[in-house]
Amino acid sequence: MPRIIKHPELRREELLDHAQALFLTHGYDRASLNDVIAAAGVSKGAFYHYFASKEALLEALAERFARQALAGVQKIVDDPDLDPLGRLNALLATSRQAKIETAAEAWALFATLFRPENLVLFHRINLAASKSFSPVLVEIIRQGIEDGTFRTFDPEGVADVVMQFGLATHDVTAKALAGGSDADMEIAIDALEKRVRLYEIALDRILGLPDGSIRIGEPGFVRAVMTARRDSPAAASKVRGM
Amino acid sequence: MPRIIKHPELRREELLDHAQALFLTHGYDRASLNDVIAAAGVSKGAFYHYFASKEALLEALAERFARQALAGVQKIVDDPDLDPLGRLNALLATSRQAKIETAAEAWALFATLFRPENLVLFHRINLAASKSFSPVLVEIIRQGIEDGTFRTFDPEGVADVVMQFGLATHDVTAKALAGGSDADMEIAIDALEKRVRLYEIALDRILGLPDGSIRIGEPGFVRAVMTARRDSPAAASKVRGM
DNA sequence: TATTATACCGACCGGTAGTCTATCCTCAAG
DNA sequence: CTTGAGGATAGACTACCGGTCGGTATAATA
Repeated sequence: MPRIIKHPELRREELLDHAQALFLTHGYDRASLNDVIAAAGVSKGAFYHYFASKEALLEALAERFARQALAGVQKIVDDPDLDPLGRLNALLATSRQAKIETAAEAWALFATLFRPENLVLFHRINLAASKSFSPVLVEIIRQGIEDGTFRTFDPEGVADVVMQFGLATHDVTAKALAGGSDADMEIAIDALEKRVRLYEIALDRILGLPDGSIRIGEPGFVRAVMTARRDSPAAASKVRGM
Repeated sequence: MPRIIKHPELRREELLDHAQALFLTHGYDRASLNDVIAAAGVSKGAFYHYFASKEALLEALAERFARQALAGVQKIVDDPDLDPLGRLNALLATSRQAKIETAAEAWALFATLFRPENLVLFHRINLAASKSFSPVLVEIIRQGIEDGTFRTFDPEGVADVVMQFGLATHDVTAKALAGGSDADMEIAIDALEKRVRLYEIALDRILGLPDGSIRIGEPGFVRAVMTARRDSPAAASKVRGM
């Protein structure tokens, strides 16, 4: 019985990887700790050496997600060529920045997260993400208010609303992706496109901008994301990079 | 060992009551089935005679909540003296309609629901409620679009946004209520009041109304609700009537 | 009164998250 | 090169969980 000892950090990361895969496919509740350690080829003792509990594992997973998501966003925030509106748009339309395939995978991830048995997982990630995401948004909005681009008060409130819309867009997209037939898909695409336009206008008006200023995605991007996903359904297994 | 047989309906209702109390205080996951049946003074066999599973119990609980909430709303919808804007306002400001104490209890309920361990419970209730709530909202908005009050498209989308804002208001209030010291409370009240004003303006603009049309609550209602709650902290235990 | 359906009981089951003690491995101090 | 301290790992074990099941008492029906 050889006892392989890897670099501890790697072990921890490996545990997270396998947990992520299992939680995303079967849900946090239904994937047992035994499943996780079996998949990772690790004993109970080893697991509890790295994590205090199953909950703690989930927490760590959420943190990792949030860290990765924030890293992708930071580039936009640091870009000196962008004005506040440009920054906000870039932030909302990350699917435009990234290659469509990558975006599709992110959507697919969200689709699995939104499955009801992943509620807990989704909520944790959401919480962790918004904790690091929100200050960035607030800062951008504050800048915009200062230089007169945005005409509103309460930057935190607006940031909240922006986040809500962002999540709601994910939500409705994910549900469409999760749902079944091609015919349904067509209807869902139309509805979603319409919904996104509404969110754009809503944000325009909340921020005191002329209609058409906020662009979550160019017309047709919903269809592009959707079909890209259908053509490569591997997605969920390799979302690691997000 | 006397075997007391009550009216079956009552037994079921009693089970729901005790489950509600336990779920709200300890959370769905942490309150075990044994706890519930012990509290209700009922055997396992009896429980499984009334409910197929613990999940089913939760489902039933969510349904009961939704039914009660909708009943309160129906009066507003059926009021022939109200125009679409009036109806929407009445809907958003149910805390104005009801007595403050009752409202405070409702808030307190939400406060407990938003506790992370009640995620599942909250989600179910939310789902059940919005399933019956959403069509009502859509209908009101459609009426408003038709008679020219609201200038927007995609009633379903707007309804969605309204629901989001409604829930977000609950959310932020609940968090404030849940949080601790009196000093914190003062800050929270100010922040919340500001947030509510923002939501009002946001809805005004989304619906193409002049600023000030939507009234979630008159100035100071946040403080009223908050203090009313602090003065009678029984709340969570007798939310039954909601 | 006999029969059937409903309401109820509680021992039991497989599986769960988490604990504990013992053992192994690494690496720094001597 | 030896040693020993502490980090890392193993896996049997525990308490408890949701759910099942065979059986019993009560109510409804005939």
